[in-house]
Amino acid sequence: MTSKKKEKYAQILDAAQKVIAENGYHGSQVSRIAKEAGVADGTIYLYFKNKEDILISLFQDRLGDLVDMINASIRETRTADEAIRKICEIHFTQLEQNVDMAYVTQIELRQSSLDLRKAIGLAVKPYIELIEHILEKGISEQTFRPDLDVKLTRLLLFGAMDEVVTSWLISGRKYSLSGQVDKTVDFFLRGLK
Amino acid sequence: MTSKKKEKYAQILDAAQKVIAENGYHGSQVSRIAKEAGVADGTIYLYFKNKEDILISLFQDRLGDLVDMINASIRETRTADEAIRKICEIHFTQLEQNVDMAYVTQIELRQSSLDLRKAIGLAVKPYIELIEHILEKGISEQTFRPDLDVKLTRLLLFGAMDEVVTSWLISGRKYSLSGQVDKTVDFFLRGLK
Amino acid sequence: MTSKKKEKYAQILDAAQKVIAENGYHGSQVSRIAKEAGVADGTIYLYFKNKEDILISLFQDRLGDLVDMINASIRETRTADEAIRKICEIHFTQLEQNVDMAYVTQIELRQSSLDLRKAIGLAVKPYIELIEHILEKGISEQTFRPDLDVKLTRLLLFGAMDEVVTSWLISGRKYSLSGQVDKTVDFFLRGLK
Amino acid sequence: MTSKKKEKYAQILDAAQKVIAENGYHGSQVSRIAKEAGVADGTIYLYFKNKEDILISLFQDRLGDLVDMINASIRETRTADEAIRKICEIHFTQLEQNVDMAYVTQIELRQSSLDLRKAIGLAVKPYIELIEHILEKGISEQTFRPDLDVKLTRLLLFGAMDEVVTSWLISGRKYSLSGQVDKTVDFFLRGLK
DNA sequence: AATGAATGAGATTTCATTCAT
DNA sequence: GATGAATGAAATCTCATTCAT
Repeated sequence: MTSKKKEKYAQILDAAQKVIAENGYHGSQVSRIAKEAGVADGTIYLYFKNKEDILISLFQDRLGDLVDMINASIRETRTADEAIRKICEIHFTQLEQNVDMAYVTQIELRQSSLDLRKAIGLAVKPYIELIEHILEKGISEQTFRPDLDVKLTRLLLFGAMDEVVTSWLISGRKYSLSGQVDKTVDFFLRGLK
Repeated sequence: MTSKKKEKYAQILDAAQKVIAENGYHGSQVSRIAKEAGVADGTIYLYFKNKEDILISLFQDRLGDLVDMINASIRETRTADEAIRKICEIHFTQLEQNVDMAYVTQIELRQSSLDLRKAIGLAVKPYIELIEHILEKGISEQTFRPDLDVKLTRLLLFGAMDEVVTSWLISGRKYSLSGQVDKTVDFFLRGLK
Repeated sequence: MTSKKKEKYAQILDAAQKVIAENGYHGSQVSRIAKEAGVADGTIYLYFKNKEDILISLFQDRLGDLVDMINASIRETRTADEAIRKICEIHFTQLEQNVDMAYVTQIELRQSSLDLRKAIGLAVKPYIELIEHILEKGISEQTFRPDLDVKLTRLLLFGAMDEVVTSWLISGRKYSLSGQVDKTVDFFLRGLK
Repeated sequence: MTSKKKEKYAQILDAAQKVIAENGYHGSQVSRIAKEAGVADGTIYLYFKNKEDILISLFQDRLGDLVDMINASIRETRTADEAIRKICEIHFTQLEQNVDMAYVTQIELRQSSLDLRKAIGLAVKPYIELIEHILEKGISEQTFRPDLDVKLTRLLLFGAMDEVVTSWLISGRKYSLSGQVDKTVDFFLRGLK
């Protein structure tokens, strides 16, 4: 992709996120996204295979950014404890700072067809594996219990954080999401040791 | 509702669960549910307000059974530790024994419209509150940490268990779900203390 | 099909023929046909699988009527000569008397997708075989040449008649189609002897 | 048109024939033809007014070649009988030797819009008139019946040959098309005398 | 109470054609 | 002369719900 192409690609994804955040998943027609992006309906199909492809790409792109950010941040940590804290901190902080993105990825995109949800599941995998990696590190460093089942525990951590974010959104964001980091991490670390 | 009414009501819910389990959320037309239930399309609307009402009722009914079962079981426990274990045990065991129900409530019904998801959220609330109740009991009995944030922690527990079940289903149920109880409860109890 | 069903079925086919005759193949949207038939768009799909199914059914129905009529008429003939004459006579007369039908089956329906044209080809087969049957009869009665290739000749007859009808329609029906019967049959019978 | 222009013009027509033969009428987008011809989409419009113009030109070009060939060949014949034979012989032989062209002109191009079919009708006219010319010659030479209706008969001959070719293609070319010449001409000549 | 035939709104996607470069 | 990215109109079909019987 040339830089010009990339620009329009990103432009359409941004438009999709905005439209979905404003109108909900079922109120987000391709024509609406096209209008918001300032392109013709047909142009969408020069950049995406179909509507589903827009949504998958949107999820992958946003989650990819999150994972990149976490990865970068983790490199600067020394201990697995710190890494776990970083993960939760960035997870909660980023979604708190990007409410549109949070709303779209946590709520709207989940009410999609099974195929789309499977694709979303695949996009989540690298994140889950990132958590697993930290768990293994913690075990080998003897920070975490040696009897931890990393495959199970990664799900416990991800599921717990995911539910907290969703609940925060549904409640109407009446409290600080990043304010939950300490207590959440505290719970996690106790469970890991 | 007369007993005869109740019967047909349950009959339609059972049909809905079967049809959704077999054909997925989007392949589950009202007419198909009617056919499976052995009634005419129009009859459905004598028992339910609309399609959404069937699905909400289905979710409420199934989850209600689960909560009832947990409540009954908890009454026989002495400590909060035991209660937490019972919750996870029944949660995992019941869904493992009712794959259709698990599949429908964990996977299919979640790809529904926002309104429906909100209603489902409401149906989950009693369960979440049940967990909260146990947590409070544990704190007052000085089994759990006094600094626990029960509102947050109930989400952590529910989200973690929920993710484990979903992941087990998506993976193709290649391992025992009830086999995860010990490790999951272990993780929880450490976090709670 | 009950009689009531049959009625609406025929009603839709009649509407389809009228709409196609008036607006051409590409101007004949399902919604237009539904409107002309006085039913809702969706009702069409209670009687036909899809749009193509309407068109195939229309062709089959009309051609079926023609073949039925010819079959009935042939039973009253003694010789193969007479039968050939009857075929041509009914073919030309019927299409002359039902210009809408002629226009739709000769011109409009032929500009359809390959699948539809294949289905139309199948519908024509009984007619072609009817001609073949007469040819065989003529040969066995020693009215026609014994060296006739019936598989080839049936095509020659059908193709010739078909072209005459199409040409008559495209010319704007400036002359009598039934007026071509004698000369056409004359040509055929000489070729057959 | 300069020679260079002519070249690209022919190049696009060849590409069109190939693409239609391979993908069918409805699978033949302008962009596909452009790609096959090795030019940009826009370039097509420097040589043809629109898509229809390509198809009409294609049909005219191919049929023109056939008529030219027949005309040249007829000049070498003495009698109208011989000429009729030549017409049928070249018609069948050429299409048998150029299956792509046969397929495109007999099957694919006929499922086109009415305007296109009318233009195709015009392209066929010189061929029909060529047949008419031979018929008149035969009558004036007293080889053919003086009571022949040449306007009608030319249609009978063309329609008959056309149907034979189409049927041969649809049947999957399981027999020799040129092998039908003798029997076809035999039928024609008897009818003409 | 039960039926089931009829309704009708609503959105994705394709592709011929244009025009700035 | 050549390019190819962008345009935007247009139609099938599904399915929740109703209501006359």
